[in-house]
Amino acid sequence: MRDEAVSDALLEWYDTHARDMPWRVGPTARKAGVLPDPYAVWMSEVMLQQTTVAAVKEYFQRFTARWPNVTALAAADDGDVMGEWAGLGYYARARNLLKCARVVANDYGGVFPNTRDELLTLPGIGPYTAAAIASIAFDEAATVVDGNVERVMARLFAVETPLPTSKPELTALAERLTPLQRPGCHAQAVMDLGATICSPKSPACGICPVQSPCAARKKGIQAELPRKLPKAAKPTRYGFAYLAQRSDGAWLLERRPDKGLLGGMLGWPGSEWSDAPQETPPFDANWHDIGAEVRHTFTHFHLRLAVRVAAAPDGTNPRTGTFIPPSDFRPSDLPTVMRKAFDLAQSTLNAA
DNA sequence: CAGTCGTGGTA
DNA sequence: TTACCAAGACT
Repeated sequence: MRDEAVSDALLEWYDTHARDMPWRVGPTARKAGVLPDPYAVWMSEVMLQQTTVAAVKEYFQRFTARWPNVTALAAADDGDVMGEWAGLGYYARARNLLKCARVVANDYGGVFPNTRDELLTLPGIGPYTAAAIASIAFDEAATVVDGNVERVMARLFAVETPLPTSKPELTALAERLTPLQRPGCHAQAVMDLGATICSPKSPACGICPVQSPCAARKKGIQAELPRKLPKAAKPTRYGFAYLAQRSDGAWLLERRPDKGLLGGMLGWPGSEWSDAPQETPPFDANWHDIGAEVRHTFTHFHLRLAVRVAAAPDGTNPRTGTFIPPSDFRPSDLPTVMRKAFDLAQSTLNAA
């Protein structure tokens, strides 16, 4: 089957099966000439990096309601943006989101550049996101390559070379299929297909719009593709977290440095996370072991966090962190591992 | 350029 | 319970 026939089949399927998402302009409106707001496309694509549609929806709604355009976001307080992002993960995205908004506001007059190459120069916008914004919001025939596209191409053309070695080949195949007409709809069609029918584990080939030209299906190896090189096992690290509350209700918290794990986020003072961490409380006190530990898994290690609590005497001058009054503290501003520690301490104290 | 960087859902 | 995974970017 010709590439054009495959592209046509994908587009026809998209026109009747496109998933409804808050940031999308549906195929009917798109065919009538409507293009989506670049701000909404950018916001959604950054949030969707390594993140499911289900998880993104509410964050997208809250961000766009609170900051309706890139100029408003550029003027936002850093802590407010980090707090609003809390729980979504990969916090460098939030820092880069704000950086990017300020570049667009200050250097581009609040108007997003409309080419893939220019978008690629902005913070937090890499090859995938630049192509996604250019094709979806600006109708440029840029090729989007994400995990879905890689999987669909690997199967459609039976590429048996494992990732990431096969990435250039899969990219070339995806470029070959990208049409000049409605390239953004095509990109979303392939991603929708990968997210629903051409799924990682048990693809629903029986209802696939491109089942007949699929080379992997002909060979019966679709569920085995794309092959991937094995990944290293995750080590377990240990640490201590110190939760201190003053009699006025203020909690001792610290803003983590911008670089590294949970960068820019609020957290409890704590030890290093290692095989054998040292106890490093933020001030001397009778720290109470709550007798339960937080278990949390990051991308490349497991963490077991022992939680210590103490009442901070009035006038306590901690070695690290700042006391934040209850009126300014929302547990929802915390990244998940820190919120787990808070919840655990609360439930333990309530039970006592 | 291989390692770093979150989280919640799922089999 | 564990392992894998999801619309990647940055260093």
